[in-house]
This record gives sequence, C-alpha cells and structure tokens, in this order.
Amino acid sequence: MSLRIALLGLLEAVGPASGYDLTKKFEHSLNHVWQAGHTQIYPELVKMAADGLVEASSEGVRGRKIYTITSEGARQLHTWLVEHEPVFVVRNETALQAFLLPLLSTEEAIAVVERIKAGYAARLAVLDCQPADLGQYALRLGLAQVRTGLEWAEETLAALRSR
Amino acid sequence: MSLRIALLGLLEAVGPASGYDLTKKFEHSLNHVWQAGHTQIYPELVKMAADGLVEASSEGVRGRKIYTITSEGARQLHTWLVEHEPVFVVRNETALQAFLLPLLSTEEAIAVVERIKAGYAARLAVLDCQPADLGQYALRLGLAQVRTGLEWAEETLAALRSR
DNA sequence: CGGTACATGTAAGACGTTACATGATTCA
DNA sequence: TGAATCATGTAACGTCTTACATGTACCG
Repeated sequence: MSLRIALLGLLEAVGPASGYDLTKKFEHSLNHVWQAGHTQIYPELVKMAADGLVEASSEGVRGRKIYTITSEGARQLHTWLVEHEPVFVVRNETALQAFLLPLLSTEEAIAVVERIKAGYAARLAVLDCQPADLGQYALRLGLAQVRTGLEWAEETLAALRSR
Repeated sequence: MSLRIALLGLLEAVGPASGYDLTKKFEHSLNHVWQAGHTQIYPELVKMAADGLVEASSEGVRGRKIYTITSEGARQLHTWLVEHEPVFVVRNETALQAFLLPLLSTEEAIAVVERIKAGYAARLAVLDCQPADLGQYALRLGLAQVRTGLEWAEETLAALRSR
C-alpha cells in the first residue's frame, strides 16, 4: 500500500514520470522516508495501471514509458493522506543492537556505539546537503531523528566510559 | 536474520523460554525495537533448532516447549552484535505522510499533523511506563526518538498555523 | 461450566531483496 | 569502440501479515 502511495504522491507532485525517473526520486529525495528499487517499482506501476490509478503513455525513446496519475489515483492518494492512522511498527536493527548492548563487555559495547555514532554522523551529512523543495517537512523530521540518534550515541558512550 | 538475532538475544538474556514466552517479550519489552508475532516466531525457532542455534526440550505441560540457546547460537549472536554494520533502511509511513503534506490544504495538513502528534503522545505514554531492566539503552533511544517526533509535530503545527 | 489465558501450529498472499538478463544512447 | 548511463524487465527467495485451526489449564 505505502509503495503505491509514495508513487502516486511523486506523480502528483512532480508530474508525469517514467519508472526510471521514479526510481531516481526514491534514491535521492525519498530515501529517508521510504525505500524501493526498480525491481519493485516497475511491476507495481503495471499493477497500478491495471487498477486505473495511473496511465502509461506509448513508449518513447529507449523504451521509456511515461506514467501519469489519473483522477482516481489522485482521489485515493488524497484519501490516504487525510485518513491514514499513524501506526508504530518499528523494525530497527540499530535499536536491536542497542537493546542487546548489556550482553557485551564495556569495551565491546563502546566499540559498537562508536560505529553506530559514525553511522548517524554519515547519515546526517547526507541529509544536510539534501534539497528541501518537496518533502521539506519530512526532511526536518529526518534530520531531527538522526540528530537524536547522534546525541543518544554520545550520551551512551559517556555512560559506558564512566562505568 | 534480525528476527534470529532478537530471539537469540532474548534467550541469552533471560534464559530458556518457550515460543509463547518469547512472543510476549516481543509484545512488551521489544516492541519499540523489533516486531514479530507467534506465527513468525514458532517456525523460526524450528529452523534455528535445525541449524543448531537452539535446543528444544521435550514437551512440558500444555505442549509447552522450552528452547535453550546453544554455544553455537551464542557465538553467532556475539559475532552479529560486535560486527554488524549499521544500515539505514527507513520505511516510515508517518514520514511519508509528512513528505506529502504540501499536497494538502493548510487545514487538512493541520488535521493530519494533529493526528500524528496524538500518535506520538500515545506512544510516549506507552514507553514511559516500560520497565527499563534489559534494553535500557534501546529504551532511552526509543523515548528520545518519540519525543523528537512530538517536537517535530508541534513545530510543524506552529509553522502551518502561521501560514 | 464458561471465559480467559496458555500454548502451538499451518497456509495463502503481500511485500521486499538479490541476482540475472537485455538492449539503446551518449560521450570521450 | 568502449564505458557509463539510460531504461525495462523476470525469477527465486526470504520476510511479514492475516486468517484459519486446535487443544489445555486455570479461575471464578
């Protein structure tokens, strides 16, 4: 469902696009929100066309297919955006590592948290030089979450070191 | 992989347990880190036993089966905890909603962010009365992330209202 | 004796990843 | 002409959800 919404949202926001274009959008502007590769996107667009949510133009240069959102697609997107209830399904490998830190020695735990900290820092660097055109609100949320992770790593290192 | 790690970690931390016990742990102490229901946990334990990571005792009362982590299981758990590289795969429906907020009218966007804010507040209430025995570090991280989400909602509401 | 919690499972389908496969265009 | 990028797809496999299915023990 969410993949559909993301694709509809991009088509609504940036206008008609190919599967290839949409894949690039996922890599660059949507990557801190949702992830999908072309092997998931191409078949989904075909199904969405079958369901009347998008329309495919005839093939252009290099077999390029341009998809356009339909009014039914726009309607379903709007309904989802306005009515979707927030669900908190968390599946976070880093948090799992953090959960199990007490099973490690202090030295091992410090090394692990150092690595996590470096990961958050790298992530922050990526988000910091991200254009804030569409998705400005989500980018702020993403930045805040990553900074929180970085702070957690610093506090946890301090706690482990004073043990 | 991560489901295995979570199960091995619980068995290592709390000692031998049944699939039912582990399912309850997922519901109560691991729910802000990883999620899995009994329909995923029972078959996974069978596979893990086949792979020599856990051992099942003969059946107890009410068909209860107690699993114990093996030394090979403990070894693989330790290796993962120490060597796992952080990956940032984000698939966050709330962030997707936030990403697409600009497609809504100000009134609609405010209503959506109010709902998200209430969701974060409810989540915070759940985490706040969570025992911090095992998983103390992850709980701190979870709490910090939820508070950050709540702050983001408040700032975003302020920005939308002054528009 | 009836409801709740205990306790385990299977199966279908949706969703996501990785590997494989193909061909066109552009630019150095 | 060779490499990079554009552009699309399939198939196998793994993970996760939902629905179905069954039976035991305890407590009021």
